Amino acid sequence: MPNPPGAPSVTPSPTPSTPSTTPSTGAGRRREDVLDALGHRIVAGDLPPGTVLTLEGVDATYGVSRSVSREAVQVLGAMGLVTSRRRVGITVSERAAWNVFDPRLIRWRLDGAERDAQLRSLSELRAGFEPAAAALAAQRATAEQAARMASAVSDMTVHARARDLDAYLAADQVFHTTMLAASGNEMYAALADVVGEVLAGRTHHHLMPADPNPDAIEWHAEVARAVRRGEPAAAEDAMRRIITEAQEAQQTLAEQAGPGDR
Amino acid sequence: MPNPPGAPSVTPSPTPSTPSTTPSTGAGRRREDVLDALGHRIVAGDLPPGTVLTLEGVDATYGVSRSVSREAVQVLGAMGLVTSRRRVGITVSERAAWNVFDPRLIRWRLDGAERDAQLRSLSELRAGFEPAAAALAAQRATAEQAARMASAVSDMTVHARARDLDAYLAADQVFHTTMLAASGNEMYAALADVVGEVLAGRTHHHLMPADPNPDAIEWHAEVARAVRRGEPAAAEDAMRRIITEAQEAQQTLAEQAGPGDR
DNA sequence: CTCCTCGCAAAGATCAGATTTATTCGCGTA
DNA sequence: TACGCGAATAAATCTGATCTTTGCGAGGAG
Repeated sequence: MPNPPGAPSVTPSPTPSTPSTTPSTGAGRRREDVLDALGHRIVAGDLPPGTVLTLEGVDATYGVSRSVSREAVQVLGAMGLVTSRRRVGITVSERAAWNVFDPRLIRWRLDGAERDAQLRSLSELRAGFEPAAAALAAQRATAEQAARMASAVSDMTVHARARDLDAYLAADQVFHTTMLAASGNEMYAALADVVGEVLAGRTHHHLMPADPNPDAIEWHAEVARAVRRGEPAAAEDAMRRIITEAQEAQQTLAEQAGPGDR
Repeated sequence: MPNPPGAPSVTPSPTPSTPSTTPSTGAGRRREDVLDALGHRIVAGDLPPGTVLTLEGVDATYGVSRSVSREAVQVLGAMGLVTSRRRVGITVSERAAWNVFDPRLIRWRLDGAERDAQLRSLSELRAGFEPAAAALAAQRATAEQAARMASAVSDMTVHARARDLDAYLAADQVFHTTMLAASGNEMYAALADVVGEVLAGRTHHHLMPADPNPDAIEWHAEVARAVRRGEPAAAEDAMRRIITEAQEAQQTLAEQAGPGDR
């Protein structure tokens, strides 16, 4: 009986629950909206691990059909944020099960209260792998990549002199992104966004001196030179110095700003 | 030719491509099946970047309903493997857009022809971050974690003496997994599976001497000691030696096995 | 002949309802 | 107390319809 005889399908309420919260979206973005909303809530701890939802609850909450909530939950499942079982519902997973390298998850955490903790994690991660990536880049960079790195250093010098921190940041990001791409390892290359976030976070949190340390710029230049000449050890050393300097400068400024800064 | 025009939905073959791999499951795994199948095909290059599919084609190919294929495509999209646009269809993305840290993607690549390349990538990655993780572990490991690492080293010694490579591998994995967890950084911890795969790949590819190098074991012990005593520099150095040794042993054995080994 | 606008159609996005299937939980029986 | 058995529940799947974009071509203006 796929055809209900007497019921003429009145289409009760076309816009039931989206009176004010959907002003600008308006387009076919429902799934993305639900996904973002659920992701943010889980990451923020609003839905702590162990919380159980039901699909019915989700689509009631967000006023969407089951297809939409289902697909959103599906993606959350793929990121390890939830698991769903029959007769139980959708359970928020322990943090250990999360795919912490998923760019979307990283963005959610950077958006929320976890921002500082996430930046610390990313920063530590970067400290670990970037020297190694520099060494690889020195062995594998193309001439174009080496040139682009040198050019980025040049930009950094100019913008530092002008005290234009935003432009400096942009050049810095180009430098690191190019270096990671030049490493020839797709996985290092994929971490470019991570490094970009760390650099951006440092600048926007004012954990960066108004006058960028000339030594730091010189070390960037050293990395670029080492990459061009194909000297892995030199590139790795200089990159390590860059990171050490960044950590120390950051710590100094954090202490100056206030010990109880949180 | 993903578009057979004249063939409507006749429900062609109930066992299209997974006749043997789903013997016990047999239930509620259609989406996972389609996802795996598509993922493998994309990763294997059977569906190269730029290929355009349609949802209709997908569910016709795998004999499932739109919901299922839709959700599978959704997850693929979340991993960056495909993008879908109206009026166009589902386009396989360039490799640069892939989330190469997604465990599922890593598994697909390890399953296919990319296995060696993927192992090389992972190996380089590991070489980069594991010394840094060891240094962090030396600062943050709990007594239990340090003890577990020491215990794993002890197991490694025993199994090496017995020339039981599988048991040796298991102990090795416990050692590294514990160390990464002890680093206190969730992102390093999340890479435990990656390291596990690298170690397993080395063993199963016979890139590991039948008699594990006693020096390597001693360096593991050194890491464990340094972690227990809280000596980051010592832990980092020893870990770096472990990795260097592994790379050299691997290269030596690969050359012995055959220079043209691919 | 070129360029721009408008409309059609293709394909995903969303919705709504039904059906299937696997679990869990409670209850009755041995 | 233990062991099944059945009912209820919630996800998984299927189905068919409708909505919304958007690529592309037809047709008109310059």
